[in-house]
Amino acid sequence: MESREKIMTAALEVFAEKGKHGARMEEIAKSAGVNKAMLYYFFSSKENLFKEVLVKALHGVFNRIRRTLQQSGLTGLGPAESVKLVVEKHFEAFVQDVPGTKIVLEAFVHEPSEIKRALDQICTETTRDNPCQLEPQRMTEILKAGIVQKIFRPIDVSQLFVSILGMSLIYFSARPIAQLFLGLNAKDEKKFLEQRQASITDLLLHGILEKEATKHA
Amino acid sequence: MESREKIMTAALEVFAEKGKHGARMEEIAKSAGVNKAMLYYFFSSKENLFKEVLVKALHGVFNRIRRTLQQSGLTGLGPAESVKLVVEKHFEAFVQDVPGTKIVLEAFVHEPSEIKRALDQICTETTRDNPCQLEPQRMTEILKAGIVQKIFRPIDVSQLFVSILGMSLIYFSARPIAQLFLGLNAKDEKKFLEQRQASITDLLLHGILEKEATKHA
DNA sequence: TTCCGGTTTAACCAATTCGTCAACTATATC
DNA sequence: GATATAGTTGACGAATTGGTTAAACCGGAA
Repeated sequence: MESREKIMTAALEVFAEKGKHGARMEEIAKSAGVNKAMLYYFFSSKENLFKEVLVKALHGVFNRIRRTLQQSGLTGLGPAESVKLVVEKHFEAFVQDVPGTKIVLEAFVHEPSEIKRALDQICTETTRDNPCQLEPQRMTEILKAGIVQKIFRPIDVSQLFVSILGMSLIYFSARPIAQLFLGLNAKDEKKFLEQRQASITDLLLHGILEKEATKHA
Repeated sequence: MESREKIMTAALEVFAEKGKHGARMEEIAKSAGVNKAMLYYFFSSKENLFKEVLVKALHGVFNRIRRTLQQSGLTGLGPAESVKLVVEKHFEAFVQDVPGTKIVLEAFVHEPSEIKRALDQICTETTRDNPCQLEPQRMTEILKAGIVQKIFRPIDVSQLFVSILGMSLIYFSARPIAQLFLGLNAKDEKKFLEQRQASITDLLLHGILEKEATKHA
């Protein structure tokens, strides 16, 4: 692997664990197996390195969500099945890059302006086959459609979106402490993740489906 | 107000905004309107100051939850009403100290061992009229009871607890960026909070109640 | 008044840590 | 083989910042 990449992945890990300010350039260098000066050779400053890592992480999630959704196509699915699929894919996209998601989450709190910039950048880079479908939109569209069709109860879709995000992202905040209290191994964790995902979609669907509607698949 | 208190509240604010490592002792001092040396006079080190702030914040939430719940008593309420009340009170307890909640959340991620220590401490200090009712327990008890009574569907209560926490806490992670994008004023924010709370309990109750059960109040 | 403990401050110290640089290596190109 | 370019390094510079200290302040007790 190229040095630049090695640095990026090491930085991702260290920033995720220690936070932007808690991370030490020296530690990133050591963890990447390169000299500290290399970080400055490629990224010129800590600030810059962090921004690149953050942008890459954000890009990553959005791309994974988009790819995975368009390859498992929503066409033909009813609102309930669509929502289930979309929510699951979101969650999976987060899980596929745990440190990346953590960094994004932290940036939400401490670096909102960076997030905004990165989001704008992602929108700008948008090509014609991806007309800036900033994923939130897609999910709320589906929810609204379901409501119009009387399959979902009339709910506040914005708030619901926040709830879905919350249920999904809490895993990343609570992970270290859960690890400490429960000491999960890799297998336990995989099982926990499956339960988490199932629990989210279960609560969600039962929570939004009209009572007389057909049960979901 | 005493200097010590002034420092604590200033530290709470600064730690919440900048994070443990992003915070500067000088800034805390200035914000508290005291000389930097005072911080060391009272707290001896940054590490220590942070720990005290963290422990106080944790104590705060737990106390608020406990107090508010025992004064609005659960006796006589059915499972549905109980859950609603308990969840609402949790949320309110979080909202009543936004910076405190943020610090706790950050500590969950970056300082799990501190959280554990603080939690143990809280349990130890427990008196006889508060037999270490670490709030999670209480909520899961109610949920289990509801399931036994066939009022709630048979769901994974641990996962559900995590979901409730997630839906409630996401507000604190997303707040800065929402602020940036939407620019909410105090009134907007109050309204948003009410909607948030309503949305949580709405999804939750519809999500866990057995279909044939009586609707909640 | 004097003394004394707790409080407060400005100036200072020391360590951490971000960042730089000049020199060295490796690889490719002519 | 000479030369240029990209990558790499250890040692160093310098700023930030956590932490210290000695002296001053101040209210109350003797």
